Amino acid sequence: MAMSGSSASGRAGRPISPDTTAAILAAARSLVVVHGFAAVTTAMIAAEAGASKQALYRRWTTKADLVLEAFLAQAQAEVDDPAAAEAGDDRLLAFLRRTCAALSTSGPALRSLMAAAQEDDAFRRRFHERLILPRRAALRAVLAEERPAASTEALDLAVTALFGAIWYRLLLDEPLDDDLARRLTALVRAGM
Amino acid sequence: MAMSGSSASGRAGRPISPDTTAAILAAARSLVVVHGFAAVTTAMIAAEAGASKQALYRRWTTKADLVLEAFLAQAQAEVDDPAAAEAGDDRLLAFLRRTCAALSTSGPALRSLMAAAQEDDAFRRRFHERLILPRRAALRAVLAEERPAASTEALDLAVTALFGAIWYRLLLDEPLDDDLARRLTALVRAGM
DNA sequence: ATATTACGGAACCAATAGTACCGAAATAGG
DNA sequence: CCTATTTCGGTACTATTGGTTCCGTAATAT
Repeated sequence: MAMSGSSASGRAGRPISPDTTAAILAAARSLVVVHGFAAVTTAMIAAEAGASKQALYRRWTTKADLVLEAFLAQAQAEVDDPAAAEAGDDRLLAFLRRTCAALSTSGPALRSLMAAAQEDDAFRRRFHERLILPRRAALRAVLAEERPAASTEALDLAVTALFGAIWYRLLLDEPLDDDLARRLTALVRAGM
Repeated sequence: MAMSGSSASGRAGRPISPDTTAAILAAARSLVVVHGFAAVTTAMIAAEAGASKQALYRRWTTKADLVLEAFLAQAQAEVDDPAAAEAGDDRLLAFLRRTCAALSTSGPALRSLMAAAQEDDAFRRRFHERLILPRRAALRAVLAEERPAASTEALDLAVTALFGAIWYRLLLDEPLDDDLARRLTALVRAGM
């Protein structure tokens, strides 16, 4: 492949190829989208990427870790406020709608990652830090905008209820549609 | 063991021993509480119960299925309105408190079952039907009592937000304490 | 040049859910 | 009783797959 790089890492020896890294991530993403996390083996990912399994495990400690990274950038770009929305919009409703929409494609993968997090403490910490927390921060910012007086604790509880409901439905195979986003918005604003 | 039974099943041949069934369930429960779902193998359960693996698979299709049944009765008895609570109590708050309290012991097992449900459609359906739905019905009944005018749809959404928040925190290893129950109660009643 | 590291490829290991088969024991129906 | 049927505990087995190790080779830093 191309050499792409000009000797700038502190280490000696042949440097890690960014092309190989990208190929592995792309292979993981497409395979998992099609077959689901459990049905995709590390051997399949390596083959699809034209790489060796060793190339995978040199970069990530675990299959779950690799798939997490493969879906991170995508999820972030799709949900976190593209174009910052024009003023006057319902920012909260728009955020929840984008979240539900994004989960229609990456949802199955995220479900599997949440499942993997249940049996692996180290992975759960990374999952929490790299996927859960950034999403929470983004939603909290949206909420803070419309409730500037609310305490951090109150905002966090609302974030928990909103993402909690969405994850609950995702994990139980129930639809995540615009209507859910709308009703959750109303619930958290006005109560039952 | 005792023979316990007096020839009342339609089938010919030696009948399934309820004693063996009970021993397997008890073994599964105690082993999973101590070591966690993933660390307990079917061979360990069989050995602890003084049974064979075949005895397990004659009764349940899957390890997850067996563990689900092992925790069902317990979870139900602990949460669903023991003694129906005296009038004047805050029924909703009490229900959520019992839920959180029960999860301090059976929570780890339920997390693993939720994880297993993500990769096995047939098991997810049983999990949904036997654990999730009964809990939802119980909570909805409590809510309906204090909001007799509310639509079924509105009640269901509140149930989703409440259980969603609790599952979300359970799966992410965050504490489920009385304070959470109190704040969730307030949120769903009064809004953010 | 030389040491170092990544590369693809292939063989390998360990763990374990679930199955198959055994001879023995328990039951139903005749 | 007798016989077909089924469960019993026990043991061996299969199949799958994360993750590791080792190979000879290629790319890079000094």
